[in-house]
Amino acid sequence: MRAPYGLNILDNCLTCPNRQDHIFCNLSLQAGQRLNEIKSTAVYPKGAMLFIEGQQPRGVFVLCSGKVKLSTTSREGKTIITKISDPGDILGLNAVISNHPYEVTSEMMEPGQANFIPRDSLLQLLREFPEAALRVAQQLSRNYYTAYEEIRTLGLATSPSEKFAKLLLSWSTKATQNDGSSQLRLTLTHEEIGEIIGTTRETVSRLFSEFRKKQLVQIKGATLVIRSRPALEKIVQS
Amino acid sequence: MRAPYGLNILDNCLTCPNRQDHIFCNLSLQAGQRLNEIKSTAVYPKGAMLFIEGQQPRGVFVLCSGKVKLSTTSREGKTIITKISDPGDILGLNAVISNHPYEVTSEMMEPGQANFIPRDSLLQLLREFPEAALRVAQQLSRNYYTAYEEIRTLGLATSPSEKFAKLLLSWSTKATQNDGSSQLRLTLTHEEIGEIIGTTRETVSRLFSEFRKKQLVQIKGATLVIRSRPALEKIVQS
DNA sequence: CCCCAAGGGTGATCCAGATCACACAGCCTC
DNA sequence: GAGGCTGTGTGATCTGGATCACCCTTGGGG
Repeated sequence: MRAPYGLNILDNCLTCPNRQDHIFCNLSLQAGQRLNEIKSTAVYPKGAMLFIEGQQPRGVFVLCSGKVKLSTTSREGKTIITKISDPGDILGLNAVISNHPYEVTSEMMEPGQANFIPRDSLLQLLREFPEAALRVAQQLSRNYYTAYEEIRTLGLATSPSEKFAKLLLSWSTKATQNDGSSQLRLTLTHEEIGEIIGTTRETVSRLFSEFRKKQLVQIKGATLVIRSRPALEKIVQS
Repeated sequence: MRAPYGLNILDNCLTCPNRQDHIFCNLSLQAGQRLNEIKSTAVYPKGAMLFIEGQQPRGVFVLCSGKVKLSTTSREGKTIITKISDPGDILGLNAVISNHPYEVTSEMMEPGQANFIPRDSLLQLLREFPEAALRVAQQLSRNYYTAYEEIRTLGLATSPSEKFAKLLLSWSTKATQNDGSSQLRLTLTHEEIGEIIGTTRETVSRLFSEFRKKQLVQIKGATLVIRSRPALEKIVQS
């Protein structure tokens, strides 16, 4: 099946190749079947907003492919990115469960597919299948943990360089090579990195220079090589 | 029933006067009875640690009376207080559900009672009673919301005065009088307030002076009067 | 009664980053 | 190829709080 933006659509959760890896996709046969019925799938272009901070929750989106940027913005226009979501994540879950407005805005960073599940159908599913409710609780508590990581980073790490080092480390753990160094594609702008660690574009730029000079990282085009985890760890706890 | 520290012990959840108000205490008769069997109650002195950041989760504590300070500390010894918990809150829930170590330290700020529920018993209860699982999900998502508030405060509000104003506003909403002003008992030290908003003792001291001078607040002994919410709101979004 | 610890007030200094200001590179469209 | 737009690099300046230093009050215990 061919879709817009050159993506393959994954139409059936039960036969989805990623099923095993994703906490909520990997339900029992019964529940999975039910999930399949109540979801509706769609493909979104880069820049699409799945939902916007402050909206009343219509339902959740299970991300099948692509990356999503979750952010929150103050009235004065200052923005922080709280998370970059990967496939398998359930977006908007907290808002739906607690029936508060969405607390973040979610924007596609690249073309991707997501399954929408309306609020009522989801709640019905949860009442029917305790296993699903437990999964949801697990996902919520996982979300909570990342939120806490964020709090620790924002509240405890004082200097931008500390936070920056921390961020690089978290990236590097996701993609470490056998020789200890790690290599990854840099898809965020300096501005966006600034919004993650709570500093300005210029400071991020200067941090990159500084870290390059210190041989901590290396940049060729859009590829970032992290050369020395230990040195970064020393910066974090300094 | 008389207990240490001059507290009345609430021994039976089903007859507890606070039952209605507390999300997890107010279960159906069956589930409540079961809850009553698996819990063990205890009274703690001021300063007691219910659990400490990094410990493997043994179970949850349902706070019956007293106030609890939740905090996290960096290796260098910098501390932030992430929440002051009131009766009815379930402490350690996320750790228990996700089986990660406790992400915060919880310390009694005054003598109080808490019910302990061992991890296994709780999980068993959740499997047996879907309603309980849903309550837990709700509580988790509520926790998540307050965590997000914290993130917004730490990440978006740049200046200490903004954060301070925000904190005062949140206190004031909890205790607003009919005439618009609000009055509350100040139980935190300047140091602790600093740990909430991420600044130093001295700065908090100066902020109090400044706000007193501007007629925003008034202090007599341990009583804090918030005189003008609108003015505070203006500081927050300035 | 004195002492000491904990909490609070306030001045002086200093510096890391925010802010402002350019300059430049890549890439699109017309 | 000119213009415009987005993202980046890097100097110069300015400033809000952290930090240090000291003194004051309060209250409890020996």
